[in-house]
Amino acid sequence: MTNKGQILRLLNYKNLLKHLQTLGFKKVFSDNISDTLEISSSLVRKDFGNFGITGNRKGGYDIDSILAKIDEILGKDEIQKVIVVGTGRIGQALMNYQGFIKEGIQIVAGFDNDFSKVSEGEDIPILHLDKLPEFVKEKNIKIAIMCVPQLVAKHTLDMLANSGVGGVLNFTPIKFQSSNEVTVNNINIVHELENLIYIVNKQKTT
Amino acid sequence: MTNKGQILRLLNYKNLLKHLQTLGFKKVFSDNISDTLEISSSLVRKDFGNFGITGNRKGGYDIDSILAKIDEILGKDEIQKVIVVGTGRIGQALMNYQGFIKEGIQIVAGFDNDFSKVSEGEDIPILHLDKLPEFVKEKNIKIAIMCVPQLVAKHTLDMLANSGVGGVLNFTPIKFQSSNEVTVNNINIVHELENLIYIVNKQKTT
DNA sequence: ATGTTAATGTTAGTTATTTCACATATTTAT
DNA sequence: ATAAATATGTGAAATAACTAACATTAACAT
Ligand SMILES: NC(=O)c1ccc[n+]([C@@H]2O[C@H](COP(=O)([O-])OP(=O)(O)OC[C@H]3O[C@@H](n4cnc5c(N)ncnc54)[C@H](O)[C@@H]3O)[C@@H](O)[C@H]2O)c1
Ligand SMILES: NC(=O)c1ccc[n+]([C@@H]2O[C@H](COP(=O)([O-])OP(=O)(O)OC[C@H]3O[C@@H](n4cnc5c(N)ncnc54)[C@H](O)[C@@H]3O)[C@@H](O)[C@H]2O)c1
Repeated sequence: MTNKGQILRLLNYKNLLKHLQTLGFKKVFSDNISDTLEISSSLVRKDFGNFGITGNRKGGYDIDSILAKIDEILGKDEIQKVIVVGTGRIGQALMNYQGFIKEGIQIVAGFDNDFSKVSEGEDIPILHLDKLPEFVKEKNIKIAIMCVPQLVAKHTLDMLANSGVGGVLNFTPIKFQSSNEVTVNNINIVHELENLIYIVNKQKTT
Repeated sequence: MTNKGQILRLLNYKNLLKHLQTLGFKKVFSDNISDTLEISSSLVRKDFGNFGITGNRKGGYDIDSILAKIDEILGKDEIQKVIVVGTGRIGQALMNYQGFIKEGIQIVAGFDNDFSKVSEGEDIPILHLDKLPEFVKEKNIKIAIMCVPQLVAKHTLDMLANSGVGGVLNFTPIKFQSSNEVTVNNINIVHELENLIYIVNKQKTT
């Protein structure tokens, strides 16, 4: 019933609705949403139906209650604690990104094997890798963002899984499969670019 | 015939095959590939068929020729010049990333509206935003990576499109639709994380 | 030479995802 | 009250994506 891209779609609904909310709108129709997101209005209604979001046969949907419901579905009642493993260029960019906290995601620490990167006193401390397993267990961390060099990616993933992390957002170019212990979502920026380049070049020749 | 995720799958094949190549393998069977990527072997064969990659009824596929063919499909004969717009945390991480060039992607310049970020002398210069349109036209830039604050994202995208850029990889949280002039691929890291969190939390309760 | 085996290439079938279409409910107008 | 209008909610239909199955072909063994 609930399918692969549906949560990502729900997040898009959320963004749009929050925007409409700031513009002062109180209610919304399925085809307002579908128009801007370029999907069909029936898909919007079906998604809403699947998640128990309900509207009024004429008056459309109440924005406040959709948003409340989406947050409920996503489990936004508690702040999600996340760690960053590998505090190089991209790891640090993510650690310092201000966009997470307003979505209820808190980066609580970074980890690196390079002692020169360690700085325990900071707002968001960078700790040595050795302290990771204990930290994860003690603070009950479930989610990690992995930004280590690809050579150590497999080893790092195993370590995270063994420490009790249940989900890893993987920025290394190696595509990992999810296992029973750990769900891996891969972001391959190079591939995204190559894909884009392909589309653009293709259009040129058509 | 050619469907949405197919190019991304082709890139995954490429990565795997290059790996096998370094291990000394000369040929490969469709189910070697399908096993590690957790898809069916018939999908591999179908993809190959669609792209004119052909094997031998017994001996499988020749790795070198698949790789050559994939590069041909992707148009890897010439280096792709790419610019980065918005050279903040994530923009600079991308600008300095060493992983692009070996895939034939060259970051040729960054652009920012903050004069204190401008540094024209560097290996990869950071130029002021004002110079972007001219630069894009002169150097025939087709692809841009957009890492500006979300407030200026729409304006920046319009400017890129007007300057002649045909494809934008968008890191801002605003989801843009592609138009006739410009193809936009959106990477929303927050959404990827939220999606992962949802999956992990869901599993816990099941 | 002939049979056996092992892989591709391709068609048919299955599953997943999205859209269509319309009955149903609710508001608004008369 | 009744009718008209309008948007939801939902089963059926369509489309897209993937997999199973197998006929075909090439290599190898006997
Ligand atoms: N920078 C980018 O724009 C970019 C883009 C796409 C993918 N990536 C991928 O992200 C990863 C990180 O890239 P980067 O550019 O930030 O590299 P980087 O070299 O700047 O950072 C890597 C960090 O990992 C640390 N590290 C090394 N071994 C470690 C270990 N065993 N455990 C923990 N930390 C360890 C290093 O000390 C360093 O701080 C790479 O796999 C890269 O391919 C980066
Ligand atoms: N940092 C991350 O980890 C991260 C993660 C996900 C998404 N993003 C998104 O990426 C974008 C950039 O994030 P960041 O953390 O690098 O922010 P940042 O503030 O570090 O960098 C933004 C840069 O854009 C420049 N800029 C401002 N206006 C500009 C304009 N009109 N034209 C060109 N440049 C301009 C600024 O001078 C600055 O250098 C944001 O939209 C953010 O939401 C960032």
